[in-house]
Amino acid sequence: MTDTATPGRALPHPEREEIRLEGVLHALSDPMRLRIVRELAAAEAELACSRFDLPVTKSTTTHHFRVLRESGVIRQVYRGTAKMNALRRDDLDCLFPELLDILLAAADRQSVRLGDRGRSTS
Amino acid sequence: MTDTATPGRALPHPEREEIRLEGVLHALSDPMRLRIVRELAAAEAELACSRFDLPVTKSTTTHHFRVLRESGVIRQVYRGTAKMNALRRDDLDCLFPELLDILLAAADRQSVRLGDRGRSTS
DNA sequence: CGACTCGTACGATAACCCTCGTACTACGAG
DNA sequence: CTCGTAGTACGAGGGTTATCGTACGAGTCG
Repeated sequence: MTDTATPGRALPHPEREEIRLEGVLHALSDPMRLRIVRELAAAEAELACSRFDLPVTKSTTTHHFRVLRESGVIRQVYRGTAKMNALRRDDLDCLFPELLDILLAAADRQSVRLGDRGRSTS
Repeated sequence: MTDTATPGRALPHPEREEIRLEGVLHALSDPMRLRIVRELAAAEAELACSRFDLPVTKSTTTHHFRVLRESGVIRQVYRGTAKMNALRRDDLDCLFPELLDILLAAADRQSVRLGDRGRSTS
């Protein structure tokens, strides 16, 4: 089925049943990771790590993406030399209905409230 | 207004506008603190610290309650020798509509899913 | 007053987390 | 094959956190 992913370089993801609320909350409690998730949600598509312009080094970026993946928030897959990232909306919505949307709305709201110029209403 | 609180022993709380989403998520990402908040929500009333039967020492309990207070999740006030704890529902609902309820529902759901015997449906 | 309960303060310890830099691997283009 | 780009691995530094134990303070009750 249109397998453009590179085989033999699979990344470990938690199964849906293994995703823990505490882990998700911890993952989202870091400003950098919350920002990543918000951009991902706004894009409504897969994004390569390199598409994010974060104020940290590549190493740190890798670290944050791994935390998000290991907590079950995003799914990562290699596509050529790029690593594509997507929110695990289906899994999260199934486990914790509405949580993701409410969380994103809360983050948007806070951005507006704090005059967070740049990425408030996208 | 029926001031039963002990004066001269006020505790520092963040103002509503100072509450940060990241801080709230971080506070709730600890199992012990999530448990406290769930019990508090289920009680729908103020509860003294001593009403919680947590598997940690008193020192650690004090620590967790302080984290919850400083992140803006709960409000604490002295009443005689007891310290009463209440969720800051009004503030949280105002800042992040529905978030608290969805979060509590997610926690309940996970408890049921994991067969968390003891305090699932109260 | 004296004893008791509730909670705090402080210090210690071990674990964790965010960040970085450097060296490295994997893939694609020429 | 060589080079460039995307991302990883590893290790270290510096800060924060969760936990404890012991000693202490603040009220309440007898």
